[in-house]
Amino acid sequence: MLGILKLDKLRRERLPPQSRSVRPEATAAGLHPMVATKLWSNPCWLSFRANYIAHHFNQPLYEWIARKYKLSAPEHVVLYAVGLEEGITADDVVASSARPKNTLSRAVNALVAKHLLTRVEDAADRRRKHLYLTRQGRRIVAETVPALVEHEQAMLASLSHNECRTLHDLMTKIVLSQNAWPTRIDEESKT
Amino acid sequence: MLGILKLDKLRRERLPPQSRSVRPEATAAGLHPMVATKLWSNPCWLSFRANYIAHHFNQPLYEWIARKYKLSAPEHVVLYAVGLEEGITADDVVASSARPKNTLSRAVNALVAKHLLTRVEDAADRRRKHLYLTRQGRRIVAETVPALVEHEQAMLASLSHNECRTLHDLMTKIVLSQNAWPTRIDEESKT
DNA sequence: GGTGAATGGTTCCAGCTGGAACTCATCTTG
DNA sequence: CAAGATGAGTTCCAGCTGGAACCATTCACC
Repeated sequence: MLGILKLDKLRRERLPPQSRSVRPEATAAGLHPMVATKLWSNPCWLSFRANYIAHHFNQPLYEWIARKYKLSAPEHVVLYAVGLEEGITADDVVASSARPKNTLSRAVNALVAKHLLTRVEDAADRRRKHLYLTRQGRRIVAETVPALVEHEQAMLASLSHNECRTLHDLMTKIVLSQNAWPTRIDEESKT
Repeated sequence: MLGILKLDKLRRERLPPQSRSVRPEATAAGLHPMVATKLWSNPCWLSFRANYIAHHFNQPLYEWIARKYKLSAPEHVVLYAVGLEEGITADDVVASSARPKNTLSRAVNALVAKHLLTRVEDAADRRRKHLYLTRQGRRIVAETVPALVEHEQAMLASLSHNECRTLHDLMTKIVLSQNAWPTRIDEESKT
């Protein structure tokens, strides 16, 4: 329970958790009680929501990609990224995704072996290898992206167009403020 | 590139990707170009943002938890959940988190072995085991939660209080609409 | 223009992960 | 109240993951 947390302090911060009582929306939506708790009695409201939304997007997607295209999650990450911008390097994928570079290195190699990607050494810097889709790779991207968009739109169905724009802009603002975040949690809670 | 996507169709949907040109905010923030691409030339704007924010919250957190408390990520998930609501069962954690039940089962066992959690069999239904923090478990929760809150607040620092409330409410709305989402991607893109 | 730091990418390997199958308990239904 | 269905939790194991060390190349700078 929240007794252990200093609620008085939390209350002064951006958006403190509210009362424990379960909201009408919750029971109406047939929500699991623990999800309700994590929504409304959770001092980390943002991270729960971000993780929850991300997970419920990723989970069906990766299951589908694995079943239909025999691609692992990191393989799909790379393919999607190259689909967005051909000629990027593995490092670009690392910087913009949630996977460590060795995992993505393996994924690139697997995609090259499957003839979905080609790798072209940079003339000026022979360490870098630019990635391009093959015809087959392009076909898979063209086939999968609409399904992903559709899935995402389904998750957004309860929001109006204006609400979407607002949400989009606020989340963008957070991502853009990234270099102001601490990249490591140390003993900052020693106040 | 986006040539493969039907942009005309996307344009009619909630919040289409905009022009490829890199925005002033981007270069100002020292943003990695690929992150800019995924922000502004990506038909899946929500999932990218949710994943990105979730990852940049989780990554430092789990590194810290592992380093300082020798707890794995799933172990922390369970501990945090029981900290929010004592007496829940493993199933409650499964429903509200992004991990499969065998992983969480192992985590519960590990926490019991470390004397951070106790397990009490439900009298009415002997399949269910209620979870409670031990004194040590409670100490770790009390110690870690403020650091997590602080980390999350740092990620929110660029937003005003009102913007936080708006973001909070919009993300809540998405989570609440969950039972309307498809839980599986099939051949829905066969239109 | 040589030497040390930094960078892109790969390899190693111990350990974790997660789908599937299993156990035991409870509910449902005739 | 027996039999099948469902549900909570566990176990099995093949395969993936990711931290760390590594290699090759390029950059910094004196």
